Amino acid sequence: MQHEPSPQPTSARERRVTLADVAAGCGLSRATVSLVLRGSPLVRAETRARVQAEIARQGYVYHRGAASLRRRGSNAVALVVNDLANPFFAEFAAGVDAALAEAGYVLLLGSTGESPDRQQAVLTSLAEHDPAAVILSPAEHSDPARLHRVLAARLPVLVFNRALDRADAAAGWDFLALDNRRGARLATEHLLARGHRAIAFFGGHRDSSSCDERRGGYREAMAAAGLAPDPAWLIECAPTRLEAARHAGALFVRDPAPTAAICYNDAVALGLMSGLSARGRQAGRDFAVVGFDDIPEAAVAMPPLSTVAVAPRECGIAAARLVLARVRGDAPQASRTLVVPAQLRVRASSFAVPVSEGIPA
Amino acid sequence: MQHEPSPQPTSARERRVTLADVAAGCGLSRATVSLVLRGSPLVRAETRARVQAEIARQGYVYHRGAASLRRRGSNAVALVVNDLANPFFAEFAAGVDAALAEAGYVLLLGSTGESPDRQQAVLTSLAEHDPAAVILSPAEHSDPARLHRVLAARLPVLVFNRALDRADAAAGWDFLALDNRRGARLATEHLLARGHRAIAFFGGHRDSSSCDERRGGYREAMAAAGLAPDPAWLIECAPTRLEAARHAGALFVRDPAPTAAICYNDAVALGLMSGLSARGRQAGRDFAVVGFDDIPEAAVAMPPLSTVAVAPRECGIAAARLVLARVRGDAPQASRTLVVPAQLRVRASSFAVPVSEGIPA
DNA sequence: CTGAAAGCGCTTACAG
DNA sequence: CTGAAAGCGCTTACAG
Repeated sequence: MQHEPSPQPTSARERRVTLADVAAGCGLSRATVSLVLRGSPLVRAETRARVQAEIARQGYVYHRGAASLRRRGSNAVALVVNDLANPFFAEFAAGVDAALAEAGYVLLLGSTGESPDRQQAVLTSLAEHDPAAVILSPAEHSDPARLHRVLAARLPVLVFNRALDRADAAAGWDFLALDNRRGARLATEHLLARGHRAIAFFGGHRDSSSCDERRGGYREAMAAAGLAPDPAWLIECAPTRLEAARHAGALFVRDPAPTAAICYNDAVALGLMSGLSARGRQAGRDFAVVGFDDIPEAAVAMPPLSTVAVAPRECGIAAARLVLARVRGDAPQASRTLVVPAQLRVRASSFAVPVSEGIPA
Repeated sequence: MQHEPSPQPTSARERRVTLADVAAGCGLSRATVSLVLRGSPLVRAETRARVQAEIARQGYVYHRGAASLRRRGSNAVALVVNDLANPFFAEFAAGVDAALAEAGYVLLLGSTGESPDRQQAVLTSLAEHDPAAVILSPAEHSDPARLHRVLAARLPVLVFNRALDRADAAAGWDFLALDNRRGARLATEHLLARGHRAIAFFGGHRDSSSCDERRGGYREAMAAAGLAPDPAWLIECAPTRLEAARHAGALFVRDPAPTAAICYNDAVALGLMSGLSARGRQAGRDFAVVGFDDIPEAAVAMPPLSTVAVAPRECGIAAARLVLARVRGDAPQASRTLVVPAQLRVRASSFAVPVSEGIPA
C-alpha cells in the first residue's frame, strides 16, 4: 500500500499550457474550447478554426488525466502477458496495440514472468491507472479469487490463452481461447492420412489446461480412426527443447514403437528432432513430427517443422475489439468465450511414411 | 485535434470508493489517509494500520490519475518502437518493462511501423497521458522538428537505436546507441585472426546510419591490419534474406574473390548462406560468414551463424534506468550518449579457412 | 501527529 | 452557439 515513487515535484518548471490559456487566447470560455477539443457539433466552424489555431500557436497538449478524472473513465487498456520476449506474446501484443491505436485507445503494458505474485503487483499498479479494460493472459496457477480482489467488478476483463483454474470464478469475464483441441486433432488427422497408426503425444505437463486440451484433440482423432493409443505413447516432459531432447528415448522403449509424434509445442518438437538424430533417426525421414505454435524457427529448422498455427497477431486484434465493445457497452450482456481457430502448416518434418504400416492415403 | 473515443460515461455504475470513504470509515481526515497511502513517516503506526485495514475492507483502489493531476507528474513512461513483433524490440521492451516495474513505474506502449506519420499520432496520443518520460526508437526518416512539436521541452526523452537525422535537433535528448562500429570491428578482427585477408562487407544500404557505422568498424579493422578493401567488396543490397540471396553472386565477379564476408545483419547473412549454397559453396566450409544482431534463428541455422550480439533486453533496462534518473532529476544536466557494447558470438559459419591465403592464426 | 481549505485541468449540466 | 459554476479524487501547505 505504499505509493512511493514520487514524480519529480515540479521545481522551477514553467507552467503548463492549459485549456484556460487557449480560451483566454481567443477570448472564449473554457467550456467552448472543451467542446472544440472533443469535436462537438455545437461549435460553429469559424470558432472551431480559431480555437485550433490558438492550440497550435500555444503548443497546448490535452491533459487526458484531467479529462478522465472528470468523466470517470480513461482511454487506456491494460494488457498483462507472461513474457513479452516470447514471440507469441509479442505478436499478440502487437495486434492488441494496433487495434487499440486504431480506436484511439492507448496500451498500458505489464508482464508477470509466470509469477502469480508479480501478476498481482502488476495488476494492482495498472488498476491504479484506471484502465477502461484489462486483457490478461494469466500466469500459471493464478488464483482467481486474488485476481478478483484487485480487478474491480465493474472493469471489463478478457482472459486470454489460459483458462483460470475454476471456471466459475471467472464468471463475467470474457475468454479468448486457442483452439487447442481442434489444432491437435488436425495434426493427428494429418499423420493418420499419411499412413501413421502408432502416433505418440509427446511433451508438456498433463495438468496444464493447454496440454490437456491438445491431448484431447489427439485422442479424438485417434478414436475417430478406430485407434486406441497405447498409454506408453503419452509422454510427459517439461515444454522445453532440452527436456524434449532428453526424453526422446522414451518413444522407443516398447516394441511396436510409434512412427510419429504430435508434440505439445514447437520447442518440444525441435528438441525431439535433435533427440532423434542423436539416436540415428531423422525427423521427416524415419519419424514424423508435428509441433504446435508455428514459432519463427519452425520454418527454418532442418527439416522444416510441420506445426499448428494460431495467428497470435489476429488474436490480439480480436481481443482488443472484444474488450472495446464491452467498454462501449455494445457487447451482449453475458460474458463470451471466443475460440481462435488453429491451422495446420504442413512442412517436411511430417512427410515420413511409416515402414511397417500401409500405404498413405 | 479530435478527442473522440468517449469512455463509457458511467451509466448506472456504482460510485467509486474514494479516499474520503476510507477516511470516513476510520474517522480520520482525507489528508491523513493520503499520508498513509504515500508512506509518510508523519503518521504513527497504529493509525497507519487502521487505515490499511479500512482500505482492504472497502476495496479501495488508489486513483493515480487524480494524484498525478494534483502533483503534476505521472508515474508512466512511454515507449515507442517500430514493431513489437520484431524480436529485437520485443526483448528491448521486456527490459524496459522490467526496470520500470521494479521502480514502481508503468509502461505506456506504442508502435509506429516505421511510419513517421503514425509515429506522430502515437506520440501525440501518448503525450496526452502526461508520461514522466519518453523512450523512442525513431521511425526511419523521422523529422526531428515534428518530434519536438509533440514532445514538450520539459519532457525527458531518450532516443534509442537510431540517430536522428540532424544530431543538433536532438539537443537535450539522451541517446542510447548500439556500438555498431565496435561490433563490426570485432567481427572483422575475428575473420582476420582466422587468416582471411579478402573480406567483403555485404548488404545494407550505405545511407542508413547503422550500415555506415558498421562499415566504419570494418574499415578500421582492415586498415589496422594494413589492408585496403577492394571497393568491389562493398556490396549494397536491401537488408532482407531474399535480396541477400540474390546478390550472393556479386561476391565472385572479380578474380581474387573474397573468402569471407561481414554481413550487415543476420537476415542478410542467412540469405547469403542460401545464395552461396545455390552456387555450390557452403558457408563455414568454403566461405566464412558473420552476421549482426544474433536473432534467435542464428543459433539454429545450418551451419550456426557467427554474429554480433547486442543484448536488447539489457539495452531496455539501461534505457529505463537512464530515463528514470532524469525523471528524478539525479542525472547530470547535459544530455548523454550511452553506447551499448556489442559482443561477438563465434559459431560454425565463420570456421572456413581461406584457400589461397596462409594458415589461420 | 491531524484537520480545513485550496487547487491540479478538465467536463457537464444549466442558463441564456 | 456560449458562459458561470460545481465537481472528478487526490495532495499540499498551513495551522494547530
